[in-house]
Amino acid sequence: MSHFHFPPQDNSCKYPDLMNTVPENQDHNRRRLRRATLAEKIKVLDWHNNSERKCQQATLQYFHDLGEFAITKSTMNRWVLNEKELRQDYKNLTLNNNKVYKTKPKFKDPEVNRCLELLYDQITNENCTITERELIQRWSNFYLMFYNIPKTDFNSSTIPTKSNGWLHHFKRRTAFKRDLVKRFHTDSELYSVRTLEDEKLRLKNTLARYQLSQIYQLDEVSFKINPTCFIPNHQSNSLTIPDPAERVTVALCVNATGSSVFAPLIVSDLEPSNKIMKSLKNLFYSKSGLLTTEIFFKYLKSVNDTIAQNAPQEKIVILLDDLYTHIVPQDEFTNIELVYFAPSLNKLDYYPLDFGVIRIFKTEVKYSIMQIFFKKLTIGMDQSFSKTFTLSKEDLISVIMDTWNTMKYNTMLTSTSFHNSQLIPSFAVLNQHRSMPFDSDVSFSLRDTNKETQIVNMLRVIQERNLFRNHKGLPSRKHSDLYIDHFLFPAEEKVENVHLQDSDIIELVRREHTGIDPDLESGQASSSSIQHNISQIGQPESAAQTTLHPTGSNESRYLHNGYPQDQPTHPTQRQHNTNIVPSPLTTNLIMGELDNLKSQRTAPHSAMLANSNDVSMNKSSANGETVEATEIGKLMLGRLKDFFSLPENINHYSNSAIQFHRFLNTYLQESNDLYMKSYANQKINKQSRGYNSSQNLEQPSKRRQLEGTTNSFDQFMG
DNA sequence: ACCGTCACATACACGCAAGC
DNA sequence: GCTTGCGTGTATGTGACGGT
Repeated sequence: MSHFHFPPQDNSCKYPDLMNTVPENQDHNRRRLRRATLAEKIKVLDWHNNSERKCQQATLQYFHDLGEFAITKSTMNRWVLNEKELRQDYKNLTLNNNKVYKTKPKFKDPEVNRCLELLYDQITNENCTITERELIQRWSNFYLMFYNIPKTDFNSSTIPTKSNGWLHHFKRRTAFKRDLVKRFHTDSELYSVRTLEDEKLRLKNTLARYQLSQIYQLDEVSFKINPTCFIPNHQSNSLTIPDPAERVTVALCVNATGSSVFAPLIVSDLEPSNKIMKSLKNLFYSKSGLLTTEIFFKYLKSVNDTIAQNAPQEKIVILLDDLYTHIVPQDEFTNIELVYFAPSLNKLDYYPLDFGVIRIFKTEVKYSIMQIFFKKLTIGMDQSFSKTFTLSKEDLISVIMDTWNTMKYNTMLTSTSFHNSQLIPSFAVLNQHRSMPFDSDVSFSLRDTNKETQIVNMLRVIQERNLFRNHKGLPSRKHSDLYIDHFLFPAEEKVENVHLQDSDIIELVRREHTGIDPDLESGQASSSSIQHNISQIGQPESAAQTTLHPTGSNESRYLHNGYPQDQPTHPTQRQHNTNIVPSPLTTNLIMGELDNLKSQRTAPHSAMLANSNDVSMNKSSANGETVEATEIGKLMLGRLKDFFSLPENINHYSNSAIQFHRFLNTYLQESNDLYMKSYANQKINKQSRGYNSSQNLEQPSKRRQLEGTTNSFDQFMG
């Protein structure tokens, strides 16, 4: 009966919120406020969770008094009860609808609709146009393709027709992004740049307003979990683009002094499975594995909010290339300005990060990856090749995080990269590092020849054992530079604008729609601590965490650098620990393995060196440590082999045998590292311009000392 | 060819009030 | 102070139509 309290004219007003001129305190003439958008509901929930009392009435009162949207006791209670679901929906908001989204849309053919969205997105990104008739035609095409309807059944009755009205709404739904991209493409200043000189001038003028520490560049790289040089592309899918499900994409964002850095954006199709992963606010999950505009926007927003929280006055500028996903609305950025490189120049070599940061980052990560592969090669005897040379995404992400956590203290690397790009006032850098003997050599970019040599050596070992399944990825190893370049920067790992074929769109949408949202558990923890966690992104970690690990042993590293130590079940650890289980097969393999190890030890590194004719190694020229390691290795192996040559011993002590086996593998790995280090150190002395990052990663005090004199700088640069 | 409006359909979410 | 059943309002997809 009470429903008739409202006079009919209330209902006739479709948008009561537009009539706010009516005073609200007149009860008899009260207008209903508009419904809350999903974003507003989330705002209420956040406020509620962060409030002292967590009293629904109090929260209700607060937002009721604001009078921005309708809210009642029962409504709000339902929001609280459905919090997980609401937050799940909130994650799926796009830039197009996040301002208006209220009710979950129910499309007739959601998948086909999504296909058309992707297509339309791409068309606007590529600055093309499409007529409405064509759009409707494409909808039908997608419909046929998605449901695998053969063209022979091509009668109009099987395909639902789409009307003009439908199209109008479709275009309105996608209007926000379209206008955004259009604005980018009509930026006359950006597109009028013709020469590199113009561009440098333009950027210098723009950047002049900022201090060095406020100038950032962001750029993406990716890593394939199964490098094609080891495993030929199986092409189980029909994608014409690099498969996003097989890679992890990383966006580095650093400033010109290297002083303040943000955790890199990491995207993959690996769903966060534990609390740690969920708490990392720079780690993003996308069902297709692709970096989306939304993810990129969220990342930048969190960077912005971090600055706004810690230093409200600080304004920074971020340099970006013309990757489609970089085009985001900027009106919400209070502390960030985005500046794009001129797309018309087609990526000439002048981006600061390309002068060393990217290369060294890739080198470090690939080095760790190779170590994992090596470990799997020696330990995982019963694994297939494709398994051996495929990383889990957890491992890869861990490696990326660890690498970053080490590299971010290398301010020298970053500042030098920026300096060499010549986009910033050079005197400022020279003032900071007065000892730098730089000339105007533009093409000079930094690299870690030490690590690169080690990688090449490891690749050679693999090549000699004929483990390369696919030689396409790597050129002749005689051209050492090409060799390493192809390994570090294979085409499949480039992050660039791609053109999706219709079949790609279908495939991606299929992937997006498989599985029915399994993520309805344990959203509680992350929700209540969102505010807290966001602040973690930009927090420079304390120097105490710079612990460097001399060995390549990865297990030890996971315990440091960003992962809380009270979390015993990191996926990586779990995997490595269960790697060796006592089984008859493993036990039987031990004898053979011991032989293997011994042959490598007694003829030290012959396998590693067989083809490195440029440097001849012998024991006397190696440093003492290496010789010692080799001798100890020989000694131990001899004893062990004797001991385990008796069958009853191996049966009786099978567990111990496995332990020994494991220990020896670690030992082998570490002495390999030692060896490679001494090998590379010798080599590096011959190089006129190398970059020895291992020295640079010393304690800060030592670095300062190095910077003090010109002589030590030469030594520092190799 | 493009753009906008309208009527209609529908499912979800709102507000009330009673119940816990 | 929080939850729930019920009747209905609201948001929004859809397609027809008409104007420019």
